[in-house]
Amino acid sequence: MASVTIREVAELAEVSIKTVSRVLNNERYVKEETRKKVENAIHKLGFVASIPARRLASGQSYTIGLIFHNASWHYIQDVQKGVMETAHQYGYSTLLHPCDITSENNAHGIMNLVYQKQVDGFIFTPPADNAKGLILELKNIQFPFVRLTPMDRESQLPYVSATDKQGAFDMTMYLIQLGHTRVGYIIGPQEQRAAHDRFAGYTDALQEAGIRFDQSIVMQGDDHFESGYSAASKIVSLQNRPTAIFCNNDEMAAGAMSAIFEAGLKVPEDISVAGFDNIPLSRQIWPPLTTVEQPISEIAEMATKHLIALLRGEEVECLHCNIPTRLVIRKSTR
Amino acid sequence: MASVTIREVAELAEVSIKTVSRVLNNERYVKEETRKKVENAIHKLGFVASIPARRLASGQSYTIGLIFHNASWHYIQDVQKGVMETAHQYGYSTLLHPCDITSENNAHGIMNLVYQKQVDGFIFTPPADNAKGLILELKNIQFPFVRLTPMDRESQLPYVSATDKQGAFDMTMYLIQLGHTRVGYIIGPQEQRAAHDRFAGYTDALQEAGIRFDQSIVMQGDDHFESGYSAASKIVSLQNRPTAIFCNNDEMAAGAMSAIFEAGLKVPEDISVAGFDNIPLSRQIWPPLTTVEQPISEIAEMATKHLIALLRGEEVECLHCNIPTRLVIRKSTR
DNA sequence: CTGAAAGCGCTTACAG
DNA sequence: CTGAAAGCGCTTACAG
Repeated sequence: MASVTIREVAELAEVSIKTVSRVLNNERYVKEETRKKVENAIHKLGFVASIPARRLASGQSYTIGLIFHNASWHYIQDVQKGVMETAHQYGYSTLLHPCDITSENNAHGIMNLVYQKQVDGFIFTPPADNAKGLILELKNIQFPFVRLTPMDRESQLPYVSATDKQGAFDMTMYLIQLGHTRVGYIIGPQEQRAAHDRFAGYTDALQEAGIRFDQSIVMQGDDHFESGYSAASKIVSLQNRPTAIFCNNDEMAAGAMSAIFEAGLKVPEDISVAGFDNIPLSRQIWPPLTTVEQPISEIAEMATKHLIALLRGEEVECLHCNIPTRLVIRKSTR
Repeated sequence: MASVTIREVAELAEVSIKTVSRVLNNERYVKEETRKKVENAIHKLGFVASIPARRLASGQSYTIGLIFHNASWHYIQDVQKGVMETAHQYGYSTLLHPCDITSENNAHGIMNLVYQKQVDGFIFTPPADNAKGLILELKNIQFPFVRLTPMDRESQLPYVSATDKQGAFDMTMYLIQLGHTRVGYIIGPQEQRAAHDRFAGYTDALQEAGIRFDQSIVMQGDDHFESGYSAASKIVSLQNRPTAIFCNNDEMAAGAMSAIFEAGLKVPEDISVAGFDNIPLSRQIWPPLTTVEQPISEIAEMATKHLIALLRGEEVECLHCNIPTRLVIRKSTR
């Protein structure tokens, strides 16, 4: 366990430790011959640099904190993948930090990561970015962060979103073109920006098609399966029920389908169902779900690149990015 | 950004930095009065200790590496939750390390985490533990690790498993008691210990019930939806098809159900389907899936506690733990 | 292109 | 119960 240090490498290579450090960090201004000597010594001794030492000496953690709400482990999966892969590619680690956004003192835990020097920057997923005070504090001390689909869109702060409104508009139009004139809707949680945007896309499409908005076939959900199930149960039992239901996300759409089946009806024969997100679940239920693809990994990747650029003090192309969505037509609609 | 250090706290409290360190680490032998003075100073200055400094000085990372196969982000979710929560509870961080077990040099990346002093111990999820050379190397240098459901069960090395064989036995018996005499089976990937154990539970149950094992209604799968789908497609088109299909995991069971529906048959009226794991998906398909609950979070929690005990040099109760499974009866069987 | 010195902010090992 | 010294293994800032 007594591991090799930079000092031993320097001795063997007959250079100073600073020169070894230069080679390790790929700095310029090292004579090719010297570099070779050092590399040989490193190889011979099986030297691997200590990350904690580097972190302490440099004052940087080379780590990105990914902040998300406890309750959204599912949504977080693709984000996690996108962030971790991109971060790794640029030599950064990722620190996952699930937290309870409903708790008053979650900001404390997050600020501690800063003061403990565990992270150099943050990525926030919704609705973890709703903590106003926290965001303000980070902004004040100029600590870098990028948010995913944040609620407020103050123009100074960077964020990455999907084209949620357009996506929902497209899907609603698709349903209308299929001949549906009564399209029900299950809304997502109010604290999420995307829920508002998607709903707006739905109402815009109705308007454009000249269809009157009908409040009675619109229900509030919370993005979980159960709420899709119960909302759809109510919609299905309506006197004049819709011929299609569009849900804020795939999980609620799956819940809606279960409710429809339980009521003895068929999808899509009796009612068409559409979702949003294109998570694996949407392919794993029967019939496979028509949905709007939200390229979560891509969003996460973009956000990570943006953050790393900030950390490196590089120029950033777009302060606010909107990644396009696209329709995925499967068998739950007709 | 010029943050407060232990030195400034010591000055304000009029003690040595060592005493501040004692208070920070909750060591005994600090006079109550001194402790108060230090705590006041900490509070007044808003001091937060630097983690990288602590790591370098102590030679410990207080971090657990969670090693899993790239391709199993889904399975990993509950493991991740269990490990992270338990680790956090004991003051440890978690470093996620997805890797490609099929790659020859994945061992290198993992050993680097050790040499870079990024982690104090590992938890391996299957099939990430199949790298024989790596396991041997870790064992040789006595680096602590705990494996989840490992393939080999060398008695020296700690692991945590579920009672996979018993669980599959119970489910098969349940199906037989329901009146099924022809129960098909979709096997899991050969590189997974659990796949072997579960299949053994199935054959044991058949034997105990005096039912002849029929190779023709047993198919090989790989735990993914698609393989469940294609295996079930074949089973369904058999002349003398079974009246029930038991799958190595829930995802394949969902795939099997889709294949059955596509063939114009009904679940459970024409064919009963059962899975294993009890992942969220099992409740989100219709009809909801009868399955065997594998308490993944609990397994992960147990493994983490075990590992931390090793790190602390504490006694460990059970070197090899087997967490019990239980039947979850829903509507996909009758 | 290379190096000597100082320091990052803690803990360890020892002494009292 | 408390402290002075040394050191963890690197990087920074500066000098040449």
